[in-house]
Amino acid sequence: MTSPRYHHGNLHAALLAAGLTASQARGPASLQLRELASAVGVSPSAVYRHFPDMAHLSAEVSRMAREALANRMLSAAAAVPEVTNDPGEGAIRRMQAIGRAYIEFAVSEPHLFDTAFMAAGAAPSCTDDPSAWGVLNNALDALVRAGAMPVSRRDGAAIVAWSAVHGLSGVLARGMLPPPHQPADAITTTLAAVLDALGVRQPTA
Amino acid sequence: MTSPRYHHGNLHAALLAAGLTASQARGPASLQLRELASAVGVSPSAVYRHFPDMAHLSAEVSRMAREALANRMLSAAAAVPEVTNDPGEGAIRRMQAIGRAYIEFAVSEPHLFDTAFMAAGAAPSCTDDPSAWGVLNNALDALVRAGAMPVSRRDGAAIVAWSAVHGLSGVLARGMLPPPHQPADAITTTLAAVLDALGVRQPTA
DNA sequence: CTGTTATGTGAACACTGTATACATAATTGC
DNA sequence: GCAATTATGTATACAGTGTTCACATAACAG
Repeated sequence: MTSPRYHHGNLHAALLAAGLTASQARGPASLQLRELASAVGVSPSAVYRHFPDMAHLSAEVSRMAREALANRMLSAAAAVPEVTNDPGEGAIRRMQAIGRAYIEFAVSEPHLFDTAFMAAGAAPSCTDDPSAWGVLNNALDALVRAGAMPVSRRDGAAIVAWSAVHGLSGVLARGMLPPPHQPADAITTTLAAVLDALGVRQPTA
Repeated sequence: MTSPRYHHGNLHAALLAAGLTASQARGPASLQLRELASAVGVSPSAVYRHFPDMAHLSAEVSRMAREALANRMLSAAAAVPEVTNDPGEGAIRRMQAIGRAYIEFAVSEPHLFDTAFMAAGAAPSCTDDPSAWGVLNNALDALVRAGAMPVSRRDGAAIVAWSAVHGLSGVLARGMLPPPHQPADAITTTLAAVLDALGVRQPTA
């Protein structure tokens, strides 16, 4: 039993956790200082012992959402079995897996996706770690290393892949896909188009 | 001279104009009812004679931003001269022009771009007119009609093109492009990749 | 055990969007 | 042309927000 002590213990983490939950449930714009404080059982002003203001708190929540996204991509890539006779095929499948994981994260958790890339998220730069951007670049390097992608295309590859996958994610997350189309089809079509644009010869399976 | 009359004349339009200006300057999240009211020289409650609440007002502003974007695309397409001997080349150049216009709108007016596609924008569906989505689909139809793009690829074409262009726009608008890369290069690379994914044979020029 | 520091509370402040009652102007019917 | 009605504005009040400041409580160091 946690007796109602005067000091919370680790308010910082508790506030972030509550913030992430709320943001996941009702969107990043719904974050409210007083609500988080009372959810954690603390007075509003206590928050200021751990965050300079609300903007910093929600920026931290945003960062956590980006971290969650990156972790989904990592575990999706890790789930792809090694292909012994063809190192290229493994790299290709892993590339597809992280792309699919990215999009499916956006579809299954649209509010978290918004949270990750919201404008108010301080500096949602591509380059902070651990980030989806880093995971993508590693996958691209692996593609080149395995000989599945020409080195000549490596330069702009990350941007092309990111743009397409991130763009589709936003479309699907916000339900902007026009009626006749199916999300699943759009995903496979886009992933195929990306690999095609990168000069990757795709497995027929 | 406009004497300070009791009745404004057309508060509705004035509020929207002020809202668009503010949103363009400082982002959609900065829209404030009281500020808009005083900017137009009217009391806060007067706003409610023309909009049910603030959400509807900013949704209208968001719609105006989408309209501005669509207009940029249209005029960019209109600026492409007709190629008499090759109807396909004209269609291709127009397609490139609207894609470039879309991205350059996002880069030159990042706050307006945010305004256009913000989550709180009521229903920023792709299908409302006049919209960038409609302009894109018309350009794609023209490509097929001119024989520059195989009909077989028409189905998912809009989504692929939209995802890539919209995604890159968001990246550039938020300054998420990693340092070594140049925006101009990213734009041409992405546009080329899109046309390639659509099965369009591009002019070498 | 005492002084210091970290971490909480409570009451206030300025600010927001919104509702209600009232004032003024434009419009309509005779 | 005048009276009633409708449209459009103002003034004031209210609940809610993030934030601040003085103070309370607990943990910790010497």
